[in-house]
Order: sequence, then C-alpha cells, then structure tokens
Amino acid sequence: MTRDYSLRAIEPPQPPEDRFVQFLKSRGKRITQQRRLIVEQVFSHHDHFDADELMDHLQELIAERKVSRPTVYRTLSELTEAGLIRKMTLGGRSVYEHEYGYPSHDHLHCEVCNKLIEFHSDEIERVRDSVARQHDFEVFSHRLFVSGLCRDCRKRKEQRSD
Amino acid sequence: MTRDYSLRAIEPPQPPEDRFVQFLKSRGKRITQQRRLIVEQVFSHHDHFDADELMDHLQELIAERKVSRPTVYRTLSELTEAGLIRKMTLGGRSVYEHEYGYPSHDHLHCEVCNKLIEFHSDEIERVRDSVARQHDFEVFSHRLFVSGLCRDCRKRKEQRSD
DNA sequence: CTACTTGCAAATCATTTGCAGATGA
DNA sequence: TCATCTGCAAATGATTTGCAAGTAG
Repeated sequence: MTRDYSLRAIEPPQPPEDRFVQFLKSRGKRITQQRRLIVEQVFSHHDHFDADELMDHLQELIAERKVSRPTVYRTLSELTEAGLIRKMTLGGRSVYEHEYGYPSHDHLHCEVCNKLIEFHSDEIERVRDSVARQHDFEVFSHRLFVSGLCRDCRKRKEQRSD
Repeated sequence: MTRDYSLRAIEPPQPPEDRFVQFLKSRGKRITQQRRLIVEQVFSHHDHFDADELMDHLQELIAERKVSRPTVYRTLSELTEAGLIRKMTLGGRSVYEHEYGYPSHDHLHCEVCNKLIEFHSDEIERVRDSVARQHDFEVFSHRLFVSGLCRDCRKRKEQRSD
C-alpha cells in the first residue's frame, strides 16, 4: 500500500494499524476484520474526511456486507479515542483528520470551496500558553480556525469583478 | 431593563434591538412581536447560550403560545445574519454569544464544567494575518478554542488526588 | 389588503442504539 | 466456549420545513 505522507509529516515509529491493534488489546477489544479494513482505509491517504466520504471509499465493502454504517461510526470513535485521528466540527458535520504521525497544526478554511489549508505556528502556542497561565488554566489542546478566501477563490472573485 | 455589560464591553452606539429593527427594515422584513421578544431576551444578559437555554428563558411566552420553537430558531438565524450574535459549535450543538457591542475574543473551554472564559489577544491576530499572507489567503475572521481545565476544576482534581 | 410570519405537525439528517445472530481469543 | 462485535432496523435529537391561519405595514 502506498502511503501519502505530505511535506511536514513525521515518520511514525510504528504504522497506525499497529498502534490501533495495541490500543484495542489494551482495552480488551478485538481485532476484527472490519476494524482492520477501516483503519487501513482511513490511513491510506492523508486528507480531511467525514463519515460519508469514508463510506464512499468503502462502498464496495459496504455493498458486500463486509462493513456497515454503524460500524464505521463506532470505529471512528475508537480511532479518535486512540488518538489516531482528530475530530472537528465543520458546519454541523464531523470532519476527521490524521493525528497520529502528523504534527499539530491549525487551519485556514476557505468559505467558498471549503478547502482546508494546514499550517503550524509555535508562536500561537506560546501566546496560548501565556494567556492560559494568566487564567490559571491548564491547556490540553487548542483549535484555531481561520475563515476566509483561498488564493484560487480570491482570483476567481477578482476576475468576475473586473 | 438592566443590561449586564461586563468588563471589556464596548458601549454600542445604539441598542441591539434598534440595530435589529434597522436590519429587518433593510431586508423588507417585519418587526413582529416575537422577534421583539426574542432579541430582548437574547440581549438581557451577556452569556453564552444555546437554543434550549434561550427557550427555557422564554418558557412562559412559549407556554402562552406567544413564541414557538421554530420561530426561536428562525430568529437566531436572523440575529446571526444581522451580525448581532455569533454562532459556534460546541460538541455537536450550536452555542451563541453576543457579537454586537462586544470586542472580538477567543475562548478557553473547560472540558469538565464546560465553562467558557473569554480573552482577547492582538498578538494572535498578528500571527494569523502573517500566516494568511504567506498563503495568499484573505482573512474574514477566526475562531480559537483552547480546551483544558479551568482553575476551579483543576483545584477539585488536585484535592481528589491528594 | 396581501405579503410576510407564525405555530403546528411532520420531515430531515447525521449519528446512535437495541438486539439477535456472528465471530475472535 | 462465550464475551465482544456486527448488521439491521429503528430510535434519537437538534434543527428545518410545508402549510394554513394570523398579522404587520
């Protein structure tokens, strides 16, 4: 299987599938055919996805009754619990992205085409921690979403108004 | 009516109710009894709320059939469109806060008690704009959520483990 | 008047759950 | 073996919508 780790990816010490097996064992859960198929699909390429998109990729397996809708949801929860993926909410629906083997980052979200552009900023973490300290707040994590227009949609807009 | 504007509030040039009337007129919409009642309730105190909490406050009016559930939702959308309130998603449900007459800010969210602590940071905006510039991205707004433990919940946790 | 609004009941829609049969350890 | 899983169908729960009656301008 080819695995697409883009630019800023961290080479993980062990593949996500193994990590998941480890997680399942530690919880007395079983390594089933469907859990195997779902993790594999989820980590087959680095991208943001929602439950429906994932099911589109699994459509054949779903048609063959090898995997079902509830199991996809159940497994997404487990992957989230295991820290392999990260869940976020975008306009009412849940969107997931890889967390394991990928550095923490934030997003620029294009309101027109819905593209998500990732970026990382140490400075934001610094400011975040300093604010938290002022409030006696213990930080677990943060999420920064910047809404606006991506380069392409901006160009398209400018052309129209010229 | 007493209006609770806390510490960092900006005294708005005109009350939110008037702003709303202006907005409605500009759209050829009508100033109805229920829209009046809802804005008034929404701006009666500065706090984060969801549709259900708002309806709890309106329970008498709802019981008397002066306002209904769909109208509450419809009016929340209008208030959001009017820029008077801001909608965010917190664990699947929509949560609202005042936007008009209040400076832009971000949140520390306590995962235990769900408290939202507001803060403002120019520095974050600076970093945000600089990142956006690097990506040729036009910023409309941003949302920063810091998850963790608030002071009180932290103390409670420490006591338990002592 | 009459177009915009409302309340009601019913519809949506993503996600979750109960349960009987299937399966991994 | 037998507790954990799965697929199915049905439930959920917040939010939305169609429609006939109500009301603002």
